[in-house]
Amino acid sequence: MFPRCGCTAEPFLSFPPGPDRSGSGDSNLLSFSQMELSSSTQSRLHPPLLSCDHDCSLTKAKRARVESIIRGMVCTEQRHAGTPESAGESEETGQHLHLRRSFSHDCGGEEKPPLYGLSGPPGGEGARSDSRRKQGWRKLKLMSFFQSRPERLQLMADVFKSELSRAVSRSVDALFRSMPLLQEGDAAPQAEEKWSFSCCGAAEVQTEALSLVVQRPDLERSEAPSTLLCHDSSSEAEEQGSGRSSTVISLQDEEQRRDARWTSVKSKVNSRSVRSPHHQAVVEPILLESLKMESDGVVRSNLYALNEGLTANHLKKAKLMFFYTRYPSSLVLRSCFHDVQFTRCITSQLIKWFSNFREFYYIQMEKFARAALVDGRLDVRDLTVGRESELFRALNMHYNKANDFQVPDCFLVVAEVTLREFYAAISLGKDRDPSWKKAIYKVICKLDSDVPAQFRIHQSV
DNA sequence: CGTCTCCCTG
DNA sequence: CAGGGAGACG
Repeated sequence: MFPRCGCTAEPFLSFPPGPDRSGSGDSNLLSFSQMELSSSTQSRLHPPLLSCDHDCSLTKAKRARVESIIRGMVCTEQRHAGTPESAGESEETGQHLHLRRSFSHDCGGEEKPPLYGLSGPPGGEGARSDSRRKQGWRKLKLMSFFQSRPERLQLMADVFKSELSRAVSRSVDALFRSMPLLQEGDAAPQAEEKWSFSCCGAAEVQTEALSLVVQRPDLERSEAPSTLLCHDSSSEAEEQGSGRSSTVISLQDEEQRRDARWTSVKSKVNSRSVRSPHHQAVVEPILLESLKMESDGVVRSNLYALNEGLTANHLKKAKLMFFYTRYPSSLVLRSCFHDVQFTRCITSQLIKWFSNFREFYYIQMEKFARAALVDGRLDVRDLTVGRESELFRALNMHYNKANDFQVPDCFLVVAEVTLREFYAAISLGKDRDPSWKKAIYKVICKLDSDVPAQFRIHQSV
């Protein structure tokens, strides 16, 4: 059972920590630069790289060749996708990114063992290096195939993509099978997360559960600590300086790259047209890292995954968060949704969600305030918002449709304050001023509570 | 100029 | 809920 809100004892006027929200403009969001991790933090959180496999030096040159070919191909792809007349441009680039990601893991990653590549999970150590060599040559053939027949690229991209997702789901299955404690689990958090699993399809549950389960504990505090190995001498890496290798690109760099891609599509907020329908319908976990770590003689496999897009469950969670915070800061959003890759696109979408939530909220408030005025209620003290009130039912229906969440009392208090503010303003005729609601918004934005820890909990193994 | 919010629309 | 315009802000 999800615990009740603990904020009734504490007056709702307690302001959440963070930026000053009482300013006139009320730009509640922190700039991204404020959230950058320090490089020292990053290096602390980066897991140690593995030492070379025995065949590493032998295959290194080979892999370098493969990679240069791949990069050549990717450039070719980008030129194709970049032409204005190319139909379905955004979808293509998305798939190219996918391809590039899997390739860079499979072939480009130097010391890292390959991600479960196109031919499924690896067997033993020896078998793995052997199959890796074979994969390398298979890809060489594929590359030349692409270069001779670029028109088949799309087809092959589809094939690769489906292979990749099959491999992903196989490894996820294996992960679940290999961790019996996930089923037994910790009873309390599972129950707390009940609402987040109650209304979704099996596939979604699996990927969401994965993100809840497999993230390493130290990821919790860092939010974006994973590294992608990549041959890239971009200026971004150099800018970071402070002893960072130019071949190690942090997740933030990758984030910036995607952001650049996204902004180039010229969209203020997340646009459905930017992402393919496939992206919308299916949760695509991004495999950031797959490596074997040896500790106490036990070799264990670690697999990190983040969701690339927001899901129906994220929406549901956001709605429940609205009971606590109407104006969540970017930091709060990050702390509550760190199973998703935070790009500007994602951030904008979350912000837009809360904007929509507020819109509905204020519309209801105005509606009920006017209704109360028409009813002839003259004293604001007659205006209350209880759990049985019509107003509460309307709000609850919107933000907590399944009614499986205990709405905190602090929300009732805020709702009551809002209703009275609207009532007072309207009865004083302030609504003749086109911006009369702004004063109310300013009051309400100070009534945000802290989001309970349950929303930030990130189950990990 | 980019970002954010509000507002309107579908 | 998302898209997009208008306006405010730093």
